[in-house]
Amino acid sequence: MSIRSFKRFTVTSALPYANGPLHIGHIAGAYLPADIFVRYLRMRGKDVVYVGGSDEHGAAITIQAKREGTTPQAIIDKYHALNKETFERFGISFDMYHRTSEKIHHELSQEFFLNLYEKGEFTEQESEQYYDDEFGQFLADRYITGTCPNCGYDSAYGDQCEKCGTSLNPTDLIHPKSTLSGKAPVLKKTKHWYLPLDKYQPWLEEWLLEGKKDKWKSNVYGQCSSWLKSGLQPRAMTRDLDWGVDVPLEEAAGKKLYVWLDAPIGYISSTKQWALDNGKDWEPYWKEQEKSEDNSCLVHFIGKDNIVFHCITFPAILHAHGDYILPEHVPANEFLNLEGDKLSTSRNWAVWLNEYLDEFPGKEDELRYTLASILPETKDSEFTWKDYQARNNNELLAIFGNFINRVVVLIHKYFEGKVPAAVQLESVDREVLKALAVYPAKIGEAIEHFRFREGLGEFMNLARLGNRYLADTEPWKLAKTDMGRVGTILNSGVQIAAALAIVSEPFLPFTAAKLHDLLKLSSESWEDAGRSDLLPEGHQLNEARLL
RNA sequence: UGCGGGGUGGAGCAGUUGGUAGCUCGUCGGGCUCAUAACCCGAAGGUCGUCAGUUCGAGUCUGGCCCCCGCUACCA
Repeated sequence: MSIRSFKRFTVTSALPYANGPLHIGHIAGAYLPADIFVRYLRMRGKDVVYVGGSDEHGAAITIQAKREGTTPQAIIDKYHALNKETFERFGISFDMYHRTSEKIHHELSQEFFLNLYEKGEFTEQESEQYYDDEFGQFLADRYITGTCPNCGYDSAYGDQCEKCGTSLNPTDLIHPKSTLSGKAPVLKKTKHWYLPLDKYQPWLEEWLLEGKKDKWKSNVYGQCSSWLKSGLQPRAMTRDLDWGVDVPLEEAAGKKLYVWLDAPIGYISSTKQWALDNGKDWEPYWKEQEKSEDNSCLVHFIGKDNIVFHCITFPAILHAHGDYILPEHVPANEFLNLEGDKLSTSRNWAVWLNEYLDEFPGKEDELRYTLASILPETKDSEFTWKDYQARNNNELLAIFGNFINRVVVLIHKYFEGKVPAAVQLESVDREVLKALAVYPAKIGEAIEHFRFREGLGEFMNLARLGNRYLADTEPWKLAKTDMGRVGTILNSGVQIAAALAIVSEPFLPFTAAKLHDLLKLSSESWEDAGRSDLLPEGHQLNEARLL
């Protein structure tokens, strides 16, 4: 099924934790590709809503608050505001950037939980888990260290010993210790509600293994089939935490919903908020319609670490609920490394987006271009400053920017900035216009298949086509003898520039706006790109200036 | 330990259903001078992680091994 057959799109980007700033890895993983995709869809006239927001729940937030000596609320307020603003400054065009601490989200999450609870979907299970008295909370496996019973290594984690590789349970550890307080944890009984993923296994095998076989990227499909092959286990949907969405049951007082239950629901609550603010109806974007061809196309942009939640857990929840559509595509990316080393928040090894925007004002598209050309679509990729510089100087400026400048300068020089007439087309002209006409479709095709690097490459090839055309025809030589011919060539040349103004928008929105202004081009419709009469004879251009 | 993704000229990447490797950048040489020391043309440079196998023929299928990244963790 082609993207084109859908008339409505619901596009999401992973909700970043509101416990720190955004770095280029986040952007390359889940935000830039999504932004390119939705900008393209909008230009194609599609009905699309692009939602995201801050994930403000989970132990990450409370621990960060304790570290900074402040409250969870202060942490999420600080980073939500910072990240929301950073996305805006970078041109990530969310229709709604919401937050999971809002009431509308708590209510919807509880509604989901109760819906499944009342259907009897959950299984209940009581168990003993380690509890840190000083911090007053139960401890996730990774928060407990101790001596490995297998090899005697004294810093083994509660789930695995990194020295000998043995899988462990926290209770296997000799001399267990909480990583929070450093003290010995105590065992305490607790009850939780489990989503029986094993029960949905047959359905998942049909929907995913059979239904998505040749549609999803191999990294995504492979990961999912691996999970399904090894057999799914029930997964607890509640946690013993003091920060999050309350479990809406009396007997669960003090317990919260598991963050991976409420976080994806954040996409839906974000859409609800957007609809409220804009006088729209949110349901067609999420719910099954009477006719399946009226369903929205749901696309989740994420990084590879989130594959299992978006492809298995969340679809299982949506399926169990019954009223909702399922993800059509989950184009997960791999990871981006920096200068040969993996990004690390704790080691402060990253390019922080807000700092980049502060230090390089007006250079949003330079970073967008570089990241778009190295998106980790099939495997981990590498960002280096040397590469950033080379791509900007040798590709973006030299090939694209320079071509635009050449055309505009020549038209001002010979025709006072007015688009000259195409007097008589010769075969070179016809060939170049023919080639021009197919580029928008090629670029669009790549974007629709989530091959953003390829789309960007084709965009640059269009600029190359323009440069080659000028080099072949040499209008600056003909200016001495045949001004009619010069006019014809520059007319074709400026049509290429106009097409570039349109097709650059998903990748380089800031540059595209400047280019529209330079050419006094009003159209932002993808269908107009590639026309050979987009800028008519006599159309006045603005003064040449560098993009 | 198991599983998933990846390992292609200096760098970054493509390589459909198997038939002797393509692209961008960089390098070298040439052309042009309208243009942001930019543009255009051409050349050199890989035998496709590794070992073995299937086949008339494998980067492309099978098996073993090595390396990198990841796997219901507070990281896209």
